Amino acid sequence: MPTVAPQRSRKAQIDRTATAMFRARGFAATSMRELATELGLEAGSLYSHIKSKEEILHRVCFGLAEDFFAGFAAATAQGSAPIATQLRQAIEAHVRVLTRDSAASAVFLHEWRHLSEPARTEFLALRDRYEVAFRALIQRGMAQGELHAPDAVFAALTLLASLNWLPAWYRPDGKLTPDEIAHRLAEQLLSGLRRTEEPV
Amino acid sequence: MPTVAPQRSRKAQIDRTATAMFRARGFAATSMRELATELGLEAGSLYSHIKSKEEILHRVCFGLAEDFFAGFAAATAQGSAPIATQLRQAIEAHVRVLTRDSAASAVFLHEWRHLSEPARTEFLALRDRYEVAFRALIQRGMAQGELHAPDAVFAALTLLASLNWLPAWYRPDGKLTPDEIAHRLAEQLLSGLRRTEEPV
DNA sequence: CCTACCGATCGGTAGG
DNA sequence: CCTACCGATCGGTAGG
Repeated sequence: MPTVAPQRSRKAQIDRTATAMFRARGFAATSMRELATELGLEAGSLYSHIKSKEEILHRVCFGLAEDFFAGFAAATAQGSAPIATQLRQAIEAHVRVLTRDSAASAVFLHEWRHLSEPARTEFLALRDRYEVAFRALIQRGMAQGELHAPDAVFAALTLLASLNWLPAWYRPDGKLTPDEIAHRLAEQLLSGLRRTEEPV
Repeated sequence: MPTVAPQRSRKAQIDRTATAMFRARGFAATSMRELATELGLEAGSLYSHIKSKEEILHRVCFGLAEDFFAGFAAATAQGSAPIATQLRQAIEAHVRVLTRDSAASAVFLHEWRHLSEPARTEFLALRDRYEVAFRALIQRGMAQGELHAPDAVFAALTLLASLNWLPAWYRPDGKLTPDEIAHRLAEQLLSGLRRTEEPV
């Protein structure tokens, strides 16, 4: 019986370290030997805790997908609230997931392509569902006259693209808190760049 | 003496095929043997045309960087034009580079991390210079009252993030031409999503 | 969790 | 452009 309980399970520790390495070097360029060294053990020992390298990637990608869906559901639970408010809350929820673990987010965004079938197809279906949910919210806002956009599809794409760029530059020790970042991003995306009407 | 000249050099053919594979599977997960097979030759034969796998990546990444800078320079050559016009032209130029070769663009955007030093650092410096150029344009527009944004840094980040998402969904055989896409993206980014003022 | 190891595959080269 | 090959490294397993 250990006198001090480990702060988190060995498995969770492997996931966490692997995620950081997948983010920095990419999934394919990260070897199980490097991962083991980083954790202070031998390569073979990893396999008493995990089944395969891809299993780690699978857990990270699908775990984050769950987080994104949960955030969106909470943000839009008050269906009677103004759409702009729901959209703002959905943006904030998305940013919160991205900033809570930006390494896992970067893996979610870029390394899913190394999932083998059928996981890869399942993952893309989830990602698509999420995108559709955002688009539907924007379309509802347009129908009610609260939002306007030349094209709802484009609006959803640019919105998510802008948010998903965050893990590329976010630093947990930066000047801005996640909530401040979320607020500024929402402000930027909702108001656009142009001050006055200009001819097209 | 061949009776029919090759349409492009073997080297350019290697670059092109490798770029498509780097995009689909990632640089590290693409083997020189698969590349050779795709080209209908043996792995060793590649090395009469190229020096190394990384050399291909280097050419793609730095070649595209040049294209982006050239496009931006042309778009902002008329320094006396309204900033909003220059910005719109810079957006269009950026989109034109992205759509002309979306495979190379995707590699430029995501695979540069596999460059070894010092190329990697040089590349990041170039990317940063480009970002700064966009930001400076936006700041100039704000100073002259043509543009408004809560934060010029955020504005530049969301702008480029939205544009750079394009290679992820652009299809050359889609309904929209590159110029139409550029126009809609510019419209979306300049005008924002909100119709009426709402309380913050 | 380690030691010792498996077969497979990697990027690249020599010599023709 | 091919044949034949190099040393290195890969993900993973057996047995303890």
